[in-house]
Amino acid sequence: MSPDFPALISRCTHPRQLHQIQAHLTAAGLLVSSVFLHNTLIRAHARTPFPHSSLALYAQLLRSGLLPDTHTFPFLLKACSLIPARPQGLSAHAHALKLGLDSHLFVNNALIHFYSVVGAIADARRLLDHARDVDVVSYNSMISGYVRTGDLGRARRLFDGTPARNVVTWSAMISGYAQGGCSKEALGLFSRMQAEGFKPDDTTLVSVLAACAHLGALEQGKWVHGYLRSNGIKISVFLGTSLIDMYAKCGKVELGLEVFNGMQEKNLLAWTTIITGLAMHGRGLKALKLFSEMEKCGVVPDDIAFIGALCACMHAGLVNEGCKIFDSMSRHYGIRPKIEHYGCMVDLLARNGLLHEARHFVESMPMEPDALIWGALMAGCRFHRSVELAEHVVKHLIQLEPDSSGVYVLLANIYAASGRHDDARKVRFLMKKKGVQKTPGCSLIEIGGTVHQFLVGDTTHPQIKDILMKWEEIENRLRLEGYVPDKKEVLLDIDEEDKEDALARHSEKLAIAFGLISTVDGMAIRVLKNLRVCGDCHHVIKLISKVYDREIVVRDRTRFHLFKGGSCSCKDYW
DNA sequence: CTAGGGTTAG
Repeated sequence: MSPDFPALISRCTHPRQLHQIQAHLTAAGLLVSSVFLHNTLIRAHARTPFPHSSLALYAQLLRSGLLPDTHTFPFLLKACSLIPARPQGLSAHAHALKLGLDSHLFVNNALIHFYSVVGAIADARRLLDHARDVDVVSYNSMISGYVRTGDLGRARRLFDGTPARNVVTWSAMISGYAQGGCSKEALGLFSRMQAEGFKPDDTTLVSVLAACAHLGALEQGKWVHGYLRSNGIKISVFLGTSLIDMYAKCGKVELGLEVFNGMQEKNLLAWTTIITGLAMHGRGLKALKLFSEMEKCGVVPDDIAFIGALCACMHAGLVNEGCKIFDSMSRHYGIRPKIEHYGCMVDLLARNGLLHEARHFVESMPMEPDALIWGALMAGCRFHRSVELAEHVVKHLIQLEPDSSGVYVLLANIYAASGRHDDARKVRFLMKKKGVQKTPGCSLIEIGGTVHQFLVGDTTHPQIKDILMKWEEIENRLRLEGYVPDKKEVLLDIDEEDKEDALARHSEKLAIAFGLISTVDGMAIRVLKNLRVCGDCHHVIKLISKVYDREIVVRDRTRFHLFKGGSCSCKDYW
């Protein structure tokens, strides 16, 4: 009795085992005459991390004088898409055409997928439009092709025109929005999907969680977690990682830790996500503890995991630990630090007041420092009010990024903060002359499952009158506590008399005022901001947390601030 | 058989 080779092959996930079976089949003379066995092997190899063997088997099939059939091409093209191998895919197409197999539904679908992966999106579209036969898979391949190229408009138009959508269609479009940063659209589409009676699966929910993480939409994220539980969906490494990231980015890193501890299988990505999450919350020591636990478990960190560990040191001011980790990267793991790692170190040193060391670090780097490196040094200058070094850094920055607003804003702020108003005015003039635009501050707040957005100085919110009235009340109560607005960090492109007003309309203040009128006493307020929190806002929020007895969580561009009883979890270090 | 998924300093 010979074993059931096709079944054996299908169960195989390791390329080595596959090659063993293949050698056995060849020796027994079974492979040379069977298209079916070739197809089975091509499919199996296309599922391994080394799909190149599929191409070799296809070549062997042709050499044996066998004719590929409608089962051969989908697997082969899948391998070509994965590698990706453009010339081999094109020649496969030509061959299928010659054999008259290209109009077969599955072959054509695989071709659509292949062309969209190798960037020939117009060719893929032609195959869809001129197909003899299409099904929902054809549309799905094409939609994800548009998503891959970032063309969400075309993806959406095709999505709207897809006659019989299935869960994959919805997931593809939702993940497109989530990846493209259109998280509100992703969540909107997700609720429409359910309204139309489709049940999301784990893949859909991974994208939904990513959108929640991006928006800081904790209520919806929690809903997804509950959905997983009540529907008995197994928390895979993918889902677990998404949940951890969602909780961390929504200010609940503790819940993320619970998910992490409950995961049976933990891969590098899961570890990296929880370590980075803890780092964002300033929980540097816990993050480093997990990092060494990970090493003990035999999980080998990669360059990104090291970014997480270095971030942990950065956000918690752990200079010595950071230096040790940076050192162990190349010493113990043979990972050559990239410019990103140097950036972390510069930030770590500079922000802790070691400006000379940071500068020395930059000057002795093995690669040319980029704008991000100089930017990290610049942030340190701002923090420690070192005008001289800042001026030196700015020269490099302006050379590298003449159109970026960040440089000018930082410089103007440093001048203003150290009382050099003439210099600050010069920078303002330079900015106007060059037409540099400042990124507007933007804050998000989720109330009752709806995400509200505020821009700096925004008056478009339907309840803006109530919000401004509330802000006036807040300011009066804070003044009784001795609060004086700190105008130092207000950019000087605003007319003098408007300064205080502009400060009062920083987006996070509008969002918090709205939060106070839209939630009950004692409920935590959570806000998400696109830029760094300014010094005045940080001070004000600390006072609000005390005067109104509220916990306020602000997610900044880089980290979290948990305000409680008049102080912040970042210990004023950010 | 063919289509959809998670981490990254400033």
